[in-house]
Amino acid sequence: MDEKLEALSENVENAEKEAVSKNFIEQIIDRDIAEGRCRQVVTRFPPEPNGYLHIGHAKSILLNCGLAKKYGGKFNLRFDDTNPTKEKTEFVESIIEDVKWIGGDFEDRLFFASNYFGEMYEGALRLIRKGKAYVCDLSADEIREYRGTLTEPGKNSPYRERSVEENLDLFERMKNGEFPDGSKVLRAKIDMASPNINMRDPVIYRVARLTHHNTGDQWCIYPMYDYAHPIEDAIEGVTHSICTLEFEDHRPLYDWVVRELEYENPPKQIEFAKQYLTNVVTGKRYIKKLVEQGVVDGWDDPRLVTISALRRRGFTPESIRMFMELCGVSKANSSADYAMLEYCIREDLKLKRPRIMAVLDPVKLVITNYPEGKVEYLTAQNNPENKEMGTRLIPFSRELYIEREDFMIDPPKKYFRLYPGNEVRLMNAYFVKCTDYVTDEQGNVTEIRCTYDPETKSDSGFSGRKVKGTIHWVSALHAVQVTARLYENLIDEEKGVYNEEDGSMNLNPNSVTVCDRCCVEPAVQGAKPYASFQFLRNGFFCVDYKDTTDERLVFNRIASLKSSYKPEAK
RNA sequence: UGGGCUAUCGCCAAAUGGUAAGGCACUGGAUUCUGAUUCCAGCAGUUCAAGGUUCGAAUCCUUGUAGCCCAGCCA
Repeated sequence: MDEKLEALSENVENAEKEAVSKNFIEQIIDRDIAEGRCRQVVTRFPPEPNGYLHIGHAKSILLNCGLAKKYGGKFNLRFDDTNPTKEKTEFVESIIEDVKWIGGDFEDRLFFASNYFGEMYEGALRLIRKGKAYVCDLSADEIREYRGTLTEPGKNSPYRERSVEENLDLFERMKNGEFPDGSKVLRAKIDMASPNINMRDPVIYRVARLTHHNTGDQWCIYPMYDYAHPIEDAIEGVTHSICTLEFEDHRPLYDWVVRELEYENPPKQIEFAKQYLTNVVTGKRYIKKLVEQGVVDGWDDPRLVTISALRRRGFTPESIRMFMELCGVSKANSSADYAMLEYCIREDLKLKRPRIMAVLDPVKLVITNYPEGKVEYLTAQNNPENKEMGTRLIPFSRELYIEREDFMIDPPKKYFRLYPGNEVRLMNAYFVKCTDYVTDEQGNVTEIRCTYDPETKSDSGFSGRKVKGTIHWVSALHAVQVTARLYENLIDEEKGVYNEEDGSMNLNPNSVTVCDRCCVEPAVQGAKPYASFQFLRNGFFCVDYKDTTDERLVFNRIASLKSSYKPEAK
């Protein structure tokens, strides 16, 4: 009794601790709420539509969305599309799809920074009138020279002291297209001697005649990120603008813009460390190279960690959310083991997916004392750990396929599977004892012969003797032929992702193994793209949407099952 | 060599001056019709280092060390 009470109070304590253990961003928000700086939390995910989202973006989406949910606030999806050179509508579509899939619920709040160009232009005018911005005629090269270096201060631009009137006139003419691309910029007038290079009169508007995916040819001047972003946040009433660590140095400029433009309830920028995964390629340039070289079959190749690739491989949004939850949020650069992600997907699929038998590398097994031509339908649980998933019937007959690995002529110690003279259980069926085997001229096993014991039928209550091994099988006559691909890391884990000498990638030449003779029990028939299963003893597999045809199912292995079996020397 | 940031187990990560949570990985062992799952046990004599303050330091101070980011009219 005392023990129980103790355990109970311990549980309560733990629950409390868990509730108290908040990440550093939640602690900041708590303080902002307690001190009255914030009424309702508003966050946003602000991608530039210039590529596909990957697992790192998933962290940001889930963090922002999760925070809004936790505090009863709002979460926006906003495209940060202020630089038309790199942006495409194609990407806005794929990003929306990925954000929704991963569970980033922005409801009806889909925004575009480009819709705020007018307000940004007005803001620039205000800055000019306040004497806080000026038009500069220096070339890009000259601006760089004037900027100074990390250790030396910069010099003032000769155009820095232009009058408000002249600046107003020039800026309007920039907008009207009177000056060629790159000939003039608008700069914030801050401090050319600042130790923070971002504060050395940063460029806030450039002239560029580009067709924008959203605004077309309406504008020929475009605002820069540092100027635009705080305005976007302020317009949307974002309270906590969460970004990655490399923007820490930009925060003073973010605050400067918000202050000079006199926004009430100014948004606050908070930086966190990116989510890295060990030995995984996330760089756009590198993925592009892999696609171009044909190493992978697209941005959604199952070995990649773009969101579309994870989806194709068979990861679920739940598993990715669990992974992010497990990783936590901090300001320390770190890199999570892929094993953690695998743990999450196994955990998620364990009780949710049917467990069926599939033989990846088949070898024939003949039951010599089983009548020829007889077919028996055996009952199996679809998921023994989740009875609600019901049962199915599996055909059993004289000729079966079993896994080549599950038979050895001359096995080492502690090999529990089939070998001459040994008896094992055929899962969901009978005990079977190896009596003989046939090999070809090269010595490869082509057929295994066994006898079965009808008394040992599964669920018959037989307890006469025990057997060490249980193996899976498929009736030869009824087998569905499919293709299964087994993946290893794309990267050679010994060497790490990048080759330091030439910047190339250290690829693992065996990152994919194709089993094209894979035999599965009839239950797979009719499986649709993205459907997934546990193939007993082999792992979780998902129907590939790209390569599956009406004639043939193609499966990708999502993750293997853990195994403590180590083949040992005799 | 200017500025900003970070450092707690193999990998993540808590701890907010009160005596190092948790998860992944790993290692035993039990149960098992999946060598899976589940269960149980183990896994930081000390928090980058060295000094100091304190009854008490991962937390405060001092001095170092290491790593990451910044010199786009990219985001």
